[in-house]
Amino acid sequence: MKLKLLDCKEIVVENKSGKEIAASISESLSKECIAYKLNGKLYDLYSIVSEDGDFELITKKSPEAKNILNHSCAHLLADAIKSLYPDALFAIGPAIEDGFYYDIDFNGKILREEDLAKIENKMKEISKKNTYIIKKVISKDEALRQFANNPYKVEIISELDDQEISTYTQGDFSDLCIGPHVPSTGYIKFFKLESIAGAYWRGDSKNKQLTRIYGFASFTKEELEHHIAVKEEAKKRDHRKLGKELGLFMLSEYGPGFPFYLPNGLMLRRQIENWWYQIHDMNGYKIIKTPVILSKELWLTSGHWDHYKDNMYTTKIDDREFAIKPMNCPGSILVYNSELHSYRDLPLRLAELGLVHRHEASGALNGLFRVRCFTQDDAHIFCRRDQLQDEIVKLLKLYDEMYSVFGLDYSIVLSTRPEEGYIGDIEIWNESEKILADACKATGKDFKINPGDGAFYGPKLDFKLKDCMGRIWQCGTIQLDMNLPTRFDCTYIDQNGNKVRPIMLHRAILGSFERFLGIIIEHFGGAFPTWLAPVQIKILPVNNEQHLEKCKLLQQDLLKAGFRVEIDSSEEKLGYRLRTAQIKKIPYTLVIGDKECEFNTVTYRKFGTNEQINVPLEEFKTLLNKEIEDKKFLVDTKKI
RNA sequence: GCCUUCUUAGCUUAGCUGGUAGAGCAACUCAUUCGUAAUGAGUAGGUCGUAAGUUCGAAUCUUAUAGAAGGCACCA
Repeated sequence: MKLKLLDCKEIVVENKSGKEIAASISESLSKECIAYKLNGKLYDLYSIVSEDGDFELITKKSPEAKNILNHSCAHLLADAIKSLYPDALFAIGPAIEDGFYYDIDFNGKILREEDLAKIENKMKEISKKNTYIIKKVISKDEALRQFANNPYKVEIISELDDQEISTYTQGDFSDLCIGPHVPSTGYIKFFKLESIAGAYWRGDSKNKQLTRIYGFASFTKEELEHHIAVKEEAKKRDHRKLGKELGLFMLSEYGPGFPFYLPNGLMLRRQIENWWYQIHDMNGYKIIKTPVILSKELWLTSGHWDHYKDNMYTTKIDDREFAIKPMNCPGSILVYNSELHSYRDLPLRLAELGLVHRHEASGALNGLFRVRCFTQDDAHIFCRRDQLQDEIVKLLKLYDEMYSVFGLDYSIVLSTRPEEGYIGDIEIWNESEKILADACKATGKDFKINPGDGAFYGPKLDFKLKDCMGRIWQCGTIQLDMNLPTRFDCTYIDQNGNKVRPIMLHRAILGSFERFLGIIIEHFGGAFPTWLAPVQIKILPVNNEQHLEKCKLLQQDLLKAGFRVEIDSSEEKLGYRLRTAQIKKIPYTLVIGDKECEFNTVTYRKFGTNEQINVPLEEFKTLLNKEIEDKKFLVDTKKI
């Protein structure tokens, strides 16, 4: 066999495994290897190289290595469970982005978190034995026979082609698997079983619910410890915890999914709203507000009554049926249709901070990330066909501008036409999808494609942000709508005096204030930039008797200058009051004593630093104004 | 909605196999007036999410119910 190595050297081998090739290069390299890649496909280290091509050894440091290890660890888990719970039936156990899981049917036996330690110990035992993990290619019939008592595997096997079926065996344990795996169980040394959850077989809620065990494996002890530490750290910046500690919002059992804004949280939200209105004024949007309750007929016309009724709250007024809006679009369309439009008026951008209510499943609720009432930063753009491309490019730039103010990373997903149940012509779909893709390319934005995941009424771009646990939440969206303009007979008058149907775009940038606030609370770990901080300045008199009066004057002065200022005049030592201000993550703490009173200066300490800086009052105001104007970050968000 | 777990003072939490609850922080009082991450002493505060049951006796066991957490499904 002729193999081309990564460094472009060519070698010729005869009947050699990856391990032997690695050993022929160097002994230490062969110890580091766990698999190899040939022409882009991964193979077990001990399998014989069977064709010419590009050859690459996968070491513990290769990007592919983590996945292989975690997948092998899933097998190790199954092996341990097989010996502890012989009746358990294994469904699927893949590696995932951050670890692995295995879905198991325990046949009515309930597994508890405390059982995980026992399983982990068994896994360690098997790991110590360092048994080989051996692949065997078998026929479909053979596989069906071997796994006959496991309906899950049988279902999987019956969907596979004859050539692609193989098993992996370690000791007494065999599992259906395509591989590859690490060569032996001894490679899996550092791992942790993390949690137990329910999960439906094949992800379908009609199917039986299996027990899912999540875990994480790594090649080094350090990496495993780091992984655990990161999770611990993430818990500290959970927005639900910070929301309570910083007095931002609350949830009550009297209104599950209906958040209450506390003074600090509403102050934070107001800052973002003000900024949002400014940006939209500057970008040619017309801002409106539409009613929260609208009649059933409207929702019948829009189609929401048929498609979305189960998620809508309804009410009666004078015996007439009404619904609380789950979306702002119909209201916005009524505004559009309330007057005649010329082609010269387009694009018409109607924006609204719209309060919507949706009945979300109780199990879906999650802090501010998933709620039953929220305010979308919505806009509906009515434009001509020839304006669409330009409009979307404009939008992408606006999204980027707004996210970058917070230093947020985001990813874009393009969802395309569903297989069935869609409306509109295929050509229009194709063209719209191309326009969305081209707009991303034109602005230099990477995007993934999610085929068939578009709404029935049009393709869309979704903007996804991550929370502190690495979970991904959709925030922004740009959706083309080929449905509503028709249903509501929206038109404009073109150059020739004809009525023409406009193109309608739905868009939300932050998505909802609730979810977005949740994201930035975690992103900043509660240490908000000065422009957002609910309280920007805390004034501490050194001595209440001598300095409190001066502090009150100073507070008045700063309040008049537009800053958000509080005084801590409690009878506590300065150190204690300073600590309190730091815990509340207040950007600036001013200490006012004799020196400051005499010379009209302030001594400030910025959050996250322990420097004391003394400046004239006016200079402090200038500095702060500049920081607010620039929307500067208080501290490096990664470090919190 | 489904699976598992959890629910003790404002907050964080102890309470093993059932014998009517312990603490830290916060609050309040008093003393201390002390210039950059916790001054000291004391007071008050809970019947253990809610409802029913088992028991001589339940925070602790059973059932129902509400809410929450981690997932799954859902997010048109």
